[in-house]
Amino acid sequence: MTTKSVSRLLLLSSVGIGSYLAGSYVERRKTADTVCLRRDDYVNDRSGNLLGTLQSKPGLPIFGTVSAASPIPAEQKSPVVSNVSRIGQIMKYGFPGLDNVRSYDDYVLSYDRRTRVAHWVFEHLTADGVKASQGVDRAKSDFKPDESVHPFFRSLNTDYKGSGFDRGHLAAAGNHRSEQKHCDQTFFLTNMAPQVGVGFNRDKWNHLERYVRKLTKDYPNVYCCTGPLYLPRKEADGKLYVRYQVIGANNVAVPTHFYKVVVMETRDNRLEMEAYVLPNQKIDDETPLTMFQVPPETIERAAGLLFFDKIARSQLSKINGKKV
DNA sequence: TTTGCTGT
Repeated sequence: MTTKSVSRLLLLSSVGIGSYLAGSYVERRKTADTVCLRRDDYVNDRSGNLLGTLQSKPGLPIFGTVSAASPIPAEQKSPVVSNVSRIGQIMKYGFPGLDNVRSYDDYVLSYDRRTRVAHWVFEHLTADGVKASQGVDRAKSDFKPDESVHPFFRSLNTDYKGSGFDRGHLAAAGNHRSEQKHCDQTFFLTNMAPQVGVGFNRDKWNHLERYVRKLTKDYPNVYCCTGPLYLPRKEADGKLYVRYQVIGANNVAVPTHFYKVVVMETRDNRLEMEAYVLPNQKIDDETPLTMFQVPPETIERAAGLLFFDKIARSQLSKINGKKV
């Protein structure tokens, strides 16, 4: 292990993420071998081998509407079609997982009912999209419970109140300023996670969000997936445990870490990827963001998700700034 | 700049 990667592990607050780095990862991505939109009909492993089939379920909000096989009645065509095409654009490179998927006007989310925190949120960013329109203001938006979640599994403002943690956006409000409605929809509590405020949400994590927004100046299309991690840590008996605080009457989980996996399309149609893991704690302002870069596979193993799995690894010209 | 809390 290099000195650099050792120092990175220390920055990750001496957790067990090293165990995910161990072992040789030899799988390589291939482009999905199907061209149909009904991606849920087939279950492939990472080498493209068919593992089995799944039935299309009407309860899946995305696939029920995205499917080419489901014609949309003419009278409701315009709003539905524009929403469906936007979702198709946001999710262009695949779904990281399919648990409780919800689509909003400008981002898509998968909700974890057990932790009351999302598994992942997906955004598609462009220079025009992140530019603030006249009159759009986050001060006009309110944090609100997401009524589409069953009350057993819904987080409330009272869960966060007095907890000492911020209601930290996963899909950042600053990424959705083209319409007030888009900004408002980022304030659903399904899009929040308990984050350390000073030194994290309001500082280094915010810096990462601003950095990702700034990427749209150099890249015409930026795809961003964000979510929590609950990483194992070695305790006094020498064994590894996953330990995290819960807050409020609904036991909302406080993630130990947060990740971002970003794919950028270059003007000449190449693809680059960057992946970050930051501990949910006060981080020294002087620490450069590059210190938090990790191999994307590390996050996939820790989160139980596959990011951008429609992209063949051979299509990526850079990972974390390095040519591959 | 953007982040979101606390107290009135």
